[in-house]
Amino acid sequence: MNKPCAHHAHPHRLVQQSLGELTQKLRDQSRKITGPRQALLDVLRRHAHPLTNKEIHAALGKADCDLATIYRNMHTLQAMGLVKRYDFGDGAARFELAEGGSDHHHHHLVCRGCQTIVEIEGCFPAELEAELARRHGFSEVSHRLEFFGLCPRCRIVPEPTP
Amino acid sequence: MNKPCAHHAHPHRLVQQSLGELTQKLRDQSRKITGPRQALLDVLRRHAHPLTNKEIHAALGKADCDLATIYRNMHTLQAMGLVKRYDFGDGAARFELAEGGSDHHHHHLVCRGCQTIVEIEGCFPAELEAELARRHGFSEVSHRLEFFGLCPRCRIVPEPTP
DNA sequence: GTCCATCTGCAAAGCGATTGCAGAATGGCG
DNA sequence: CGCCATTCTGCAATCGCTTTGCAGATGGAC
Repeated sequence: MNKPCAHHAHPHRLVQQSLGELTQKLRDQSRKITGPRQALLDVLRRHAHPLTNKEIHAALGKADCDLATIYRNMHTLQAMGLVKRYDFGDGAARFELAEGGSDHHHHHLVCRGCQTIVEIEGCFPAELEAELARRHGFSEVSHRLEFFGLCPRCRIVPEPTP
Repeated sequence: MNKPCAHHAHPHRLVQQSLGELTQKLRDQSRKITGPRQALLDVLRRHAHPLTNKEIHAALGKADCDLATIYRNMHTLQAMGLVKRYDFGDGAARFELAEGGSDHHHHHLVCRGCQTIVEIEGCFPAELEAELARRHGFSEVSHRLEFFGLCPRCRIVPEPTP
């Protein structure tokens, strides 16, 4: 929840998300390339798993900016398709860089104990969206899927028998 | 979001969730069968889809009780396994009667426009939990799956060509 | 009926998120 | 390069959902 995230260890994972692509998308919508904006995306680029706004704020370090600015920018960047928003049910939204657009669709396996996040490749219910749309008359059907569990380190240690 | 829910039309759907079962479970944990408690479960019994605490509060009518009491009871009843909690990502938790326990596992298809909720029978990712547990060493794996879309009534009407 | 644990109402507060506003920064244009 | 409209930021106030502390009420076992 508010423990320091232990998954910062995949640095420079998204080098291909070039600054060029970013500035291009920003320019296309007459948005400005500001210091905070770059710093936020930089933080996301250095982390392999979704972060809360508070975690992003903490990770900014020297490039510190107001929390409200982070909220506003995350909203904007999400609307632009540059970041993806996840909700793990603990009341705080989490954000992750959207790699290359909507093609890298994935979900997460979250430990109920320590919040460790494992990325799940592949999306199983995707093929069901069409059927649901047809059966219920819905359009633009999407879904949200997250798994929860106890990771090996958080498994409860059995009491020694006396 | 805060529109009056239009799905109150499945009355007495859960007659089998007898008062007996309820009182039994409550007694087992030395909890008390109070007026508010019965009224809350009564409201849930009369509605076919998950309700927010505010909606429950509004539906109480004559049996009105404090919002805090509803929050506390929903927490308790959920811990006892009598109600199920859902999160559709709009910031408000929703609650539904748990019919007979954990056997009636299902998900929802939620309209992005009017919040109409369609219950989806069957659970597709269930079979994947075991594999995820094996592959990543997790135990007690569960998941959360919700679909979103636009229901027929909320589809955007195309502009007439001038 | 008595007594203790549990529960309720009320009010305050916590927390994530949003917003209004004045001043600062950006980027297009001449 | 410098001007200007637009966008952005920081700050503070605010919102909505949820939780909590406390005193008094209620339920249920005896």
